[in-house]
Amino acid sequence: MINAVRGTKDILPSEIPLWYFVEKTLHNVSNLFGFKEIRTPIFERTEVFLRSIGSETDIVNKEMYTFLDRGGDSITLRPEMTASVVRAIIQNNLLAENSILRLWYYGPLFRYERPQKGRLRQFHQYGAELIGSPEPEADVEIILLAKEIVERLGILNYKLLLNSIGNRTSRQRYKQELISYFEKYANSLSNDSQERLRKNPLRILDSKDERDLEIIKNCPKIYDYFDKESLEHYNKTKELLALNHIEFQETPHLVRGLDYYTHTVFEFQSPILGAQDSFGGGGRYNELFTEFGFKKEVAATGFALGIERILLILESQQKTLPNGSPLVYIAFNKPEFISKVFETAYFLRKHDIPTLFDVQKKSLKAQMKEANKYGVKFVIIFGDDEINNNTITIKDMKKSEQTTYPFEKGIEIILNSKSANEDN
RNA sequence: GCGAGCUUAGCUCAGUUGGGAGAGCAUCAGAUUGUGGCUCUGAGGGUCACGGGUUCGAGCCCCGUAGCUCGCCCCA
Repeated sequence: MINAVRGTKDILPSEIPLWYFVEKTLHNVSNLFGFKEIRTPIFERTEVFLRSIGSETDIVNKEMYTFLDRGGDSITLRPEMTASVVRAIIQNNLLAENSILRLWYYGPLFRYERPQKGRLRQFHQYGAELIGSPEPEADVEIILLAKEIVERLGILNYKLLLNSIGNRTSRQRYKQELISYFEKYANSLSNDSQERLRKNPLRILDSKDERDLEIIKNCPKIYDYFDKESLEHYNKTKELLALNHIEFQETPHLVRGLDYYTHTVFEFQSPILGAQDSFGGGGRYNELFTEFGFKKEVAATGFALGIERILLILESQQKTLPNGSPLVYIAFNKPEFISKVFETAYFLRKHDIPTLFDVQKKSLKAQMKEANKYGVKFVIIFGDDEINNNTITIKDMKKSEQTTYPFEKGIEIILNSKSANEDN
C-alpha cells in the first residue's frame, strides 16, 4: 500500500462540509471589510523567502521544501504567503494605481517539520494584508477582521494576545540591553536559549523552560526602550482596540518567529490545541518592502489563520454540518428499464435536480437501501406497472408514503418540490 | 534535528503465567418473489506492521526496521 507522505493528509468527503463552511465565512468577512483576493503560485524562487523570513529563523534553516528545478534554479514550496504577496505587488506594480491595498489569500503552505497535533507538512492558511498605511487604524482594522472571522466561525474560549516590538531603532537598543542582561546568566540558561542568545535574543522571552522563566522575570522591559514613535503607535493601537470593545491580553514576551515584524504583533490562542495553541497571528511589517529592494518604504500590516487548527477547534466543539443529499433516487426493476432511467435523470438534472440511480444492477430492495443511505427525499420507482402504463411512482422517504401518477404529472411534482427543498 | 508511546478484521478495540484469533460497528445476503429506516438470522473479510531471534510452541518475550501519534525546537 502506498500512503500519503508524512505530514500530508487527504481531506475526505465527510470533512468537506466543514471546510466549505470555513471557506465561505472567510470569503464573506473579507468582502465585508473590502478586501480583494489574490492568488500567487505555490512555489517561488527560494530567494523570495530568504529575503523576507529571516536567515536565522527555523523556517529558513530547516523547514523549507527547496529543490533545484531542471533549469538549475533554486525553487521553494511556499512556507508562508506574505512574502509571495509582497513579491506579487512589486512585480505587478499594484501600488502604482493604489496608495493602499486590501488583500486576502487562501491556500496550501509547506514546511518540513515533524508532524504533531495541529502541525502538518502541507497545511492551509487564510491571511489578509493591509498595505500602504503606517497608522494604528490599519492594525486595528486587521485585528477586527480577524476577530470577526473567529467569531463567525463560532470559536469559543479563545484569547487575543497583543504586544509591540517597536520600530527598528527601538528594537535594536532593546536587543543590546537584552544581550548584556542574558549574558550575565548565560550559563544558567537552557541550551535552547543559549543558542537563541546568539541568533535571536528576543525569542528567549518566549521560552517555556522553567530556569529561563526565572531569569526572564527580571529582564529589561521592551516598553522602556521605545522611542516616541513606537510608544505612540502602541498606545494608539490599544486605545482604538478599547474603542471597539476588543478584549486583549497584553503580553510583553510575545515575540513572533518571523524577522520582518515591526511594532504591533498579535496572536489568537485556543486551549484545546495542546502544544500548538496558536491558531492565528500577525502584525506589522514596515520594512519588508525595502528588504525586497522596493524603491520606497511601504508600511503594511496583516495576519494569517491556520485552517487545520481552526478545524480542530470546531471539531472539539462538536461542530458538524450535514453533507448535502441528492434530492432524487431512481429505482428500477429490470435492466431493460435503464433507458427510461437515463432519460428521466437527464431531464431532472437539466432542471437542476440532483439525481442518482444504481449502476450495479442491484435488487430493488438494495436500491431502496442505497437511496436511504444517501438520504434522498424522493425515490422514483419504475417497475413493470409504471413502464407499461407510462406512470411514475414517487415515494417520499421521510413520510414513507408513495403515490403513482401519470408520468408528466409526477415529474411536475418533483420539479415543484425543488424550491421547497432548497433551504437544506 | 532530539525524546516518548503506539501498530490485532474496512473502523473502534478485547485478547488474562506464551498453546483455540475474537467482539461491536460497517459491508453483503436472507426473514410470504416489485420497496429503505427498527428487529432477527447468516456470510464474506485478518501472513495479529515488517524482518530476525528465544522456545516443543509467540499476537503475547528479546533485537532491528518502517509507519503513526504525542512532546521539544519552531510555528498556523
